Amino acid sequence: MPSADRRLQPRREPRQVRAELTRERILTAAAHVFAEYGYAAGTTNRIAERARISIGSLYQYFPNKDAILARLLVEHIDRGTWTEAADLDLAPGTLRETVRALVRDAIDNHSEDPRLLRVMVEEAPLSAELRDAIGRHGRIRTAQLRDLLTRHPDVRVGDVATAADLILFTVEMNTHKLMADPGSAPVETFERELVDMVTRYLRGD
Amino acid sequence: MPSADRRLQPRREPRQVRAELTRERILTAAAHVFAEYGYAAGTTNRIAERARISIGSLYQYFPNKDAILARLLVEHIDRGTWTEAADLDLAPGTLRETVRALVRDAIDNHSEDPRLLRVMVEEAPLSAELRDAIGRHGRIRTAQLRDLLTRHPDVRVGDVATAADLILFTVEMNTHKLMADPGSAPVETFERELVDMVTRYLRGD
DNA sequence: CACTATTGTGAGCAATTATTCAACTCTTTG
DNA sequence: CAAAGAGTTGAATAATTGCTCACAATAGTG
Repeated sequence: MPSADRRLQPRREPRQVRAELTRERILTAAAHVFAEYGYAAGTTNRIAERARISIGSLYQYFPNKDAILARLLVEHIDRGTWTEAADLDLAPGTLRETVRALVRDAIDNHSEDPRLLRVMVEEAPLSAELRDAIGRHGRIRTAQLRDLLTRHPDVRVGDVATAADLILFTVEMNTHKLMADPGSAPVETFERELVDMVTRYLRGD
Repeated sequence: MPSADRRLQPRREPRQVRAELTRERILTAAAHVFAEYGYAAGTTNRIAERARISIGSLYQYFPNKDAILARLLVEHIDRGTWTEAADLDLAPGTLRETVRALVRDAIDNHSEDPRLLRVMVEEAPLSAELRDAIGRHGRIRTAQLRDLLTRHPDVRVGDVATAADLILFTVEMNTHKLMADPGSAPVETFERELVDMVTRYLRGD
């Protein structure tokens, strides 16, 4: 039952353009502030200040702090970013290219603002509702990949389900790290090695 | 220059046994509280309460909240946990076993209290000093592995340095996830697939 | 223009939290 | 055993923060 969490619903729906504008200013500011300070230190007053609106206005459109980050997360998911790893090739001899597409996709999706994504993934106070949405999304992705691994003729792994989980998580996390850590390998090298690792794993002995 | 951070030094050094005992009670309680509530919600009062000492005593031995988590982290590192991946085999045909040892080590080191480790890794406010210590430790580990990869006859990868980084991070992160997430694969399956992935990667085509 | 609905304001309340300190009890020592 | 030192206490303080509300400003409407 999708009984929308009251704690995350806005208290006022925008009717005029300037209201919608204010709402967007808040979200933009929040994205910057959360990315810069993290969730706990990203205070509502700081967000309002950065959005150049008063704290009161902020609470017109978001009932509480959690709802702001929740909204950012939902928009991120809805935007399709974080998924989009479909349209994958099944022809023999194309495994490496398929894997490369997967890795590229991850890199692209994270280049936007990795710090914000980190906050969303690791610090967000997830309501049951939100947790479900994310979980559902993840399950769709792994299901897609599991399907691909099952069908692809070049794939030879012990446990397909575990492999799908392992690969998605590994690609995601390593991409995170690549974005956050400047002192590591250049993107091309990183991509090549990661693709190698996954491809060789899938091909089996 | 190791100009020890004043903000992390205790204000009183224990001289009697009961004092040392109190200090330990604080750390034990803090470990539990941080693991259960996270860093922000793991308040000093809660720690004192759990340790069954007064809040004043807590501040006798730790100048501030940060210092408590910092101390826990240092002890964790000093304990050798988090490293210990040495003593690895160089004989041909032993690559899989070597990798398995690496993975087992990671699993063992994280089975203690994964939630606390998560807090330490992801929420700890790292002083410059602490950040250095961790960085140094990481560099030692990657150097060890890089050395191994270079010497081992069965290893065939493009960029050994990147490979070492990639492997350590991947093993670490996947182990984290395994501990945190109950709804995933059983340990044996997970271990087998992870070992497969790394081994096949290193063996090359 | 006048009236209403919508939007914006920001001082301040209430709750939480890290931290202090003066007074106390317990241990050691001469 | 008495004085000094070590250790403990917890109410009080100061700072921060999420959030409210009474009011002001702006936009839509006849």
